Amino acid sequence: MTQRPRRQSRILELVRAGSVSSQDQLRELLESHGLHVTQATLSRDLRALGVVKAADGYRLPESNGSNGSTGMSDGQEELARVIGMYAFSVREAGTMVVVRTGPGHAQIVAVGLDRSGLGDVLGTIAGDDTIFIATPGVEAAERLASALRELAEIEA
Amino acid sequence: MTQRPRRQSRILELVRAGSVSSQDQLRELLESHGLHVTQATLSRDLRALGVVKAADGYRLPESNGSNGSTGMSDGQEELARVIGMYAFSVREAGTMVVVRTGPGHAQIVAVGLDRSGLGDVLGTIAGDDTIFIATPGVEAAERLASALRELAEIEA
DNA sequence: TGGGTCATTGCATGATTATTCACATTGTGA
DNA sequence: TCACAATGTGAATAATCATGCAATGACCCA
Repeated sequence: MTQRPRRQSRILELVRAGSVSSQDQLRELLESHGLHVTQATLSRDLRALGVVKAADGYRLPESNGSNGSTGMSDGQEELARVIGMYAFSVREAGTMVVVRTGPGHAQIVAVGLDRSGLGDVLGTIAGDDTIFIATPGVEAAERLASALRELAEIEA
Repeated sequence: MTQRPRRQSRILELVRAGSVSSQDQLRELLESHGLHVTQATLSRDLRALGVVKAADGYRLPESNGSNGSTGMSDGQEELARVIGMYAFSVREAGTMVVVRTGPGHAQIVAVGLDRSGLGDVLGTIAGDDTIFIATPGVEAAERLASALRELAEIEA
């Protein structure tokens, strides 16, 4: 039986305690626990244990690495094409309508909105992934949001 | 305004997509998006964004690594952490909430907001040090601003 | 406009981590 | 028990990441 299970158990303790900022430091900590091992082995251990490296040191993962991606629906043509391609959420917010897109896509959708000639669109402000659309009133906002959802094939 | 907010947005997109296993690969990916930057700057960006390195590549943090449970969702714990560290002002503006951070920290706080699952958050626009949060209405804005102030331990 | 201060960024290099190669140890089946 | 396969480990080195320093840009003020 190798030292590995015992060593990895000790590694987990140290990582949980927030004590580990580098593999060489970990090696020294283990040394002081009577475990003599090289950095190469520790690199392997940390990988095997799924430990992640943050700016402030090593951490245990709390969950799997499925990075929550913003789902985007399929696209169509013109405004419908871009909004269908890049927008995933259309909500009323008072007299505004808020469209969410994937990062970096708000501008192109906003251009499509500006060119669409939709009467309820008074103006748009777009950042990276969010577009604020000004409408004349609350009812107009609801009307526009409903229309955009249909174009984008998004459910409310 | 420097390239940094835009670049960091794009970095977040790529990391979320699970596309990034090394900083040099990230540099190439950004190059193909027309963003020319060195590995040194990317190291700084990734640190600023709180991105962690796992065996299979870079990930957004799911939590702050503390194992204590406070009854908040993981996303809200993370939000509390980043907003507590980086935000210094939370104000309502009609149906919007405006969060001010230290320079360069808006993006990471916006990540926290997006991941928090707070229902009143319809969308966010983040620049370098300012975040605009869209909410469904004036009351929702007040409610959210109040909640964020509490998380950030900021007085009105 | 010019000067001062601070932030951002690239270059170069140091620090850290991952991997290859060689060897040792352990496990397994005949 | 023996032969071979599988696994573990260290040393050396390659790959990757972090940081000091200097240059430049942004911003502010007189």
